[in-house]
Amino acid sequence: MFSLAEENYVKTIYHLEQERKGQVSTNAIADRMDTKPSSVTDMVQKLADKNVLSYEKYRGAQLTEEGKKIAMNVIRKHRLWEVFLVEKLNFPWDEVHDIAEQLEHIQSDELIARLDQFLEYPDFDPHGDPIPDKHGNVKRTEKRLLSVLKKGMTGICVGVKESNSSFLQYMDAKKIGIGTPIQVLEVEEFDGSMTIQAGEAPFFISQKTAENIYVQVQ
Amino acid sequence: MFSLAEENYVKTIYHLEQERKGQVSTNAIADRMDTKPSSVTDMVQKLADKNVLSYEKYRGAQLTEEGKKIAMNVIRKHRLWEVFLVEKLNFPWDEVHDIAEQLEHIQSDELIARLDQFLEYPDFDPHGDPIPDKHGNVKRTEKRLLSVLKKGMTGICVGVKESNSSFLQYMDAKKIGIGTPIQVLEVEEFDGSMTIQAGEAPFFISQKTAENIYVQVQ
DNA sequence: TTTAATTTTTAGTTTTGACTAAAAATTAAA
DNA sequence: TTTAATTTTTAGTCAAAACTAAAAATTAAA
Repeated sequence: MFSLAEENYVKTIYHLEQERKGQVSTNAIADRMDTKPSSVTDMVQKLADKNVLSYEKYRGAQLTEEGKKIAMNVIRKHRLWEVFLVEKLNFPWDEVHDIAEQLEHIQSDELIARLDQFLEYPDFDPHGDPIPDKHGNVKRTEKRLLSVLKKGMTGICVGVKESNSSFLQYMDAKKIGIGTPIQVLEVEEFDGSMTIQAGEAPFFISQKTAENIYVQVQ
Repeated sequence: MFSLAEENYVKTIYHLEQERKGQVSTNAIADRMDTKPSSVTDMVQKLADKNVLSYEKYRGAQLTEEGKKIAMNVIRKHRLWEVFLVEKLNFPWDEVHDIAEQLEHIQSDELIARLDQFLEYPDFDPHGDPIPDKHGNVKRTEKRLLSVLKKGMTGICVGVKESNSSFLQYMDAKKIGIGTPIQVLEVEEFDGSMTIQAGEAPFFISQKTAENIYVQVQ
């Protein structure tokens, strides 16, 4: 139905709309996609003709309901594949993006339905971002940084912020992964470090570490 | 490295070389790919420039060693994905081809290495075709039809010939899948029907059924 | 508010991979 | 072996999606 290039534009525009609310400028799209503004103008005009977005010259673009549906579907596929790569193929969290970027364009509703079932209907991807269901709805329980939790609170790990490999190795060593419950036992006021329980024995983490872990609180 | 279109040409030419031995004609390629002979000429000339195949005007094309490597790699990916779709996502055998046709073009050696491991290094795809290893070598234990086995012989089911859904349902009901050992207990001379053991109790199958099941004999 | 800087669009090319129509080469038939 | 039929290639177009360079519109600065 839509070409690979078209899907990528729609996805990018969706993400940009979420960040800066409202219309998205040609230059912003070009920057994000590593392409030239003139190429963006062409494509945006084409997508407007297809009623995927509304577009006013010099004013930027905005997805229609139809466009949002397409974007959500691509994002759903991307995040489901990321879960597959991490949970089933044991990829490190930071190596899955480029591969998911390719896999998200595979066309088969049946495939995605079965993949979703195989992965046991995950709500979040390995970076803690919510996975839209097939109607485009997301579980809007917002993730927050572990560092903002108060003493005594418990959160479920839903992802990480920056995923460099040494940090992921640390997470592995501490047996913290997606779905791991983390309880804050103690918080040091002066440096924001904390003692947490995740697994058997409690241990100590720096504020820097706590600021890199996303949790979801019930 | 190579475009989707180029990979598809190389794959098709490889398959045609296996069927009719030797040079492959422009028309044969066009027929198989549902495209025009003139388009094939263009592409074949381009691939010859890239040393993927040798080509002589009016004489047809033939893959170089380099070209064969590319073909084997695409075929390896196609068949591994087919195993994934059937074994892990429970797709019926006859519905996986079109999806694998898309998945075979995903570029990531790491992905394929991990997928191979996840699937426990399968030697055959769900149709009984051998899966090349990463160096392009295949297990050349040729598959044969169950119907050619003599009384007392045992084979491992490696695939089916025609895969229509009612037949696959029959296979499922009888608990015969890839890897299932099948022993021939009795063969009726006059109609080629046989009694086989596959699972617990022995049962009876017609010649037509036996001619649709591929087995591999040790 | 007029000028300068920035952003965006238009016009014209390029590349990839397809197409049609016509020409050339090969193979088959008389 | 000459003609007819078939196959293959060439030449010229087309659409998608990118590009460059130049023009037009918008925004910011003097």
